[in-house]
Amino acid sequence: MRLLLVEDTVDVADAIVLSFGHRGDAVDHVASVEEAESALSVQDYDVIILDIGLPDGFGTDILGSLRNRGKPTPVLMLTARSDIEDRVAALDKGADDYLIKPFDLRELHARVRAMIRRQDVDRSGMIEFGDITFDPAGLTVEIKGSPVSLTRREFKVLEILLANRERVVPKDKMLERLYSFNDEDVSLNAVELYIGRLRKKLCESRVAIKTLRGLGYQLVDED
Amino acid sequence: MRLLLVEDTVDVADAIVLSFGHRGDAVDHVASVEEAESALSVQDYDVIILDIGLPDGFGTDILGSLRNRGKPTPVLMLTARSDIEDRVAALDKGADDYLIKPFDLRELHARVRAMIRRQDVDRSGMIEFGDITFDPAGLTVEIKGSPVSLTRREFKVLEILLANRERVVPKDKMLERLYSFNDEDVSLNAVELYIGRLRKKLCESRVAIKTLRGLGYQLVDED
DNA sequence: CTTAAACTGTCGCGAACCTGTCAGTTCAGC
DNA sequence: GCTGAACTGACAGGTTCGCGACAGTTTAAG
Repeated sequence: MRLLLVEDTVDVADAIVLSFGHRGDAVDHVASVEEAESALSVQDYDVIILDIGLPDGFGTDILGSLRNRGKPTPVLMLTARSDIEDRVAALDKGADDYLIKPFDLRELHARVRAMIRRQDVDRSGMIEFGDITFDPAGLTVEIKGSPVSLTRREFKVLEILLANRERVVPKDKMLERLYSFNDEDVSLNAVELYIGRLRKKLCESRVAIKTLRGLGYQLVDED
Repeated sequence: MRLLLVEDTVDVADAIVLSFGHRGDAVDHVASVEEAESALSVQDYDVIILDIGLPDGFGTDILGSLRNRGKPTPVLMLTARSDIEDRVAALDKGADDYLIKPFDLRELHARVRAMIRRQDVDRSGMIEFGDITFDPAGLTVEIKGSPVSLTRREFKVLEILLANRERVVPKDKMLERLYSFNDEDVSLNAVELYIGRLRKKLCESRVAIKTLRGLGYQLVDED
């Protein structure tokens, strides 16, 4: 598990880094809003632990910009005992949890675990068509609920067809999408090949790949 | 929203009942484990607020039997400041949150709101998959009930695979989660190595790690 | 503090598999 | 039946994996 710790108190931060490191988690530690923003711009985390009071701003600002960008990453805020207002505001702003300083490390761990658990699998982005279920994030495909194993190219071809379901995809468009411009020299025949291999694997399905001579391929649901 | 309050201290309970009632929520108030069980047997709740210390037992027992019956109802525990052990145990037993007495009512409301918002999947601390039992808190793994000793890295790899069970985890994603960029240059080969070592230790299990060339690894349960 | 044991990660080779070309065959439309 | 397009089996090259051997590091024990 990879987590980002935003905390400017050295000894607290060290203790947290050590304890998670000990468990085998990857901790990136930063001490300011600015550093946090730049870390977040290059890396996705599983959990973010955020101190509210930072030298160059408030942790809640980081939280705000994160949520504005639509990131659902679980966030745990660290806060002083006194400011209840802050804490309530943080929760309503999209924090998933908070902990009052000083806290026990075991408790921090338990809370982080609980957050991870809740987050679980994100099923967004799944495509269903006919009796096919396509999960681009999990790289899996099911026909009538039973899994089908596809290779990388087959998967890509199916993805393109699904993105244009019921519509005709010309062979050359297919090629363009399958291969980045650098490795050009691939013949159109390769597409035919993959269509063929995909058809074999989809034979159990209601969904079929129709050929339209001179035009391209089309994914259809034959009820 | 309908919530169950299990609390034997009269004035605390009254305050909670009043404040939620004021907001238009339906609060059922009971003061013992026994009453709580009977309330839960006839009624489903959106949220349960649970005091740990009750005249005829522990709130955690209610939580346990609830989770055993597979109910995912969000549970917030109320606890005394002193017993950290209890709190950690409660979280690991499947509580979603807790609050230390005495607390501010506004905070209670904020936490309940947060729980409702993130109502989700899978709350019990242990993860079970096929014949594998995985305890992230205790850092232990069992196959068909007998313990297997894993190293830290192996454990981490298994954790990642379990969090994405049935889905394909690309090797580079795996690396990202295993290491933070402080300790940079780890080759992808290391992942293969750990997969190999894990496979050896899982050979007794129904669960297997499938390789999908060019895509990644996938944890599957071969019935 | 020293020593041993276990854990981590690199290297490199052989094996397994994916990919895409070729060439021969089939097929649809005229 | 002709023609171009699409399909398919076989194959070569390249990539990806698995794994044994080995060295550096951490952890535990004496």
